[in-house]
Amino acid sequence: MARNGEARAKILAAADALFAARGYDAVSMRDVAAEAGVAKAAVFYYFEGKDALYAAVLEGYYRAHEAALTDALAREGDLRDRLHAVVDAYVDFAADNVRYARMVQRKIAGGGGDLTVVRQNLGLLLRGVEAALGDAVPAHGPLAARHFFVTLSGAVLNYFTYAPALEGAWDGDPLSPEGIAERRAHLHWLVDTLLAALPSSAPA
Amino acid sequence: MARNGEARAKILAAADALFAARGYDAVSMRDVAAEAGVAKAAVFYYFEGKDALYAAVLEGYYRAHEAALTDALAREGDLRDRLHAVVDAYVDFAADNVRYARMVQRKIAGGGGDLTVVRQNLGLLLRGVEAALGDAVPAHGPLAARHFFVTLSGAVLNYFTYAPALEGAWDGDPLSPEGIAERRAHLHWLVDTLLAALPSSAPA
DNA sequence: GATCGGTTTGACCGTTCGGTCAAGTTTTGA
DNA sequence: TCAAAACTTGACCGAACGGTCAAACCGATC
Repeated sequence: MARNGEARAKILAAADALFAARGYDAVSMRDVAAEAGVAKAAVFYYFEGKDALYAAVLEGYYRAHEAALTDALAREGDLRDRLHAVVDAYVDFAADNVRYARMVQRKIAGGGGDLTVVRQNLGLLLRGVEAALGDAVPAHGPLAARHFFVTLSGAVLNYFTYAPALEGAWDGDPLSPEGIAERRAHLHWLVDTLLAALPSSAPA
Repeated sequence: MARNGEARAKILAAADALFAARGYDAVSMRDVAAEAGVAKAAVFYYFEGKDALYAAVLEGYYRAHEAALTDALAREGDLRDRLHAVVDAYVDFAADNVRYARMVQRKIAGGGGDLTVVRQNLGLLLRGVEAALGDAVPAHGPLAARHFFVTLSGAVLNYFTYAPALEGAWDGDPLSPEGIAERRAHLHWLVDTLLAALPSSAPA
């Protein structure tokens, strides 16, 4: 091998697939090495240990996610346009990286481990939504931006994490292009409905 | 010991606390035994194995959850009242059993393991919401009951699972009585807003 | 063709895991 | 009172884990 970072890339891809499919504990370094077609010691040559390997996989997702979101947040336009762009970026990213939603939810619900990296990513999103909503929304109370943030991000992410558990209840695969398109339409309707109901836009 | 199911109950309580705090893999049968103040072999005397122990813990939560929900679903009243009752029951249950939200999310996002028990519980909820919404909502498309179900249950559950990751972003503890009350108000506002926007109730 | 640094490997280590088992203790019921 | 049933235990097992290491490999450079 030795050419370029070929071995490293193969290890990272294998770890990505395995961690996303089975979770952290159910994947052994032997599994990763076998999936990558490499000796187990090679995995330790490129990564300090199992934690570092998992962090590297997650880090890649976070960078891609951040890029997708900052693009959407930087958009010009009115509130509705910007929120739609954020939701679209979120859905696109989750759809292109179905593993990501699962890994994030697992990290949050997992209990152990430091949540600082998750906290940073959530913080970025929250501040984005807060900035986008601006003074269309009260600073405190049940209609504060924070609550819309939790509600919206839950509405996006949960669809993807719940998908495998919703099998029988859906007609067709929830993760098919048609299913995702329908979900996207639901989310757009949701954003429009919530915006229309906000006190400050009531007179319009 | 030997009196009643005392040992069994202590093991179950210990497993509950440990699984909820650390997750499945990070808890060993030795940990459970130590926490319960019992020999490791005793754990295997009462439960077939680690999977069975985890299933027993989850089962208890599911039964309690089911009871809370069927009560709410059986309520008389108009659509709004019934949906508020369901949301309240969901929030109450999640607040009283903070561990539960984490365990369910972990089970769903965990990848491995059979999701049949989760699927059954989700199915119960989904059918409840579908029945409650009745023909206030189209049978297919982005406004179908399924989507509201995912959106609403995500809005409820995610608040509790995200709580530890939202620390800095919230003022005060999101899981304090005040925080939960504020979230409940948000959810009620959400239900009312969505209902008001539904096509069939537009004329009203 | 010798050598040198980055790469790859198989063999190995100590630890911890889920699970078993035979022996001991306590409770029960006739 | 005593034997059977229910319970509890410490010692033990094989397997799998994360991680280490010295040796071998391999493509450059001189």
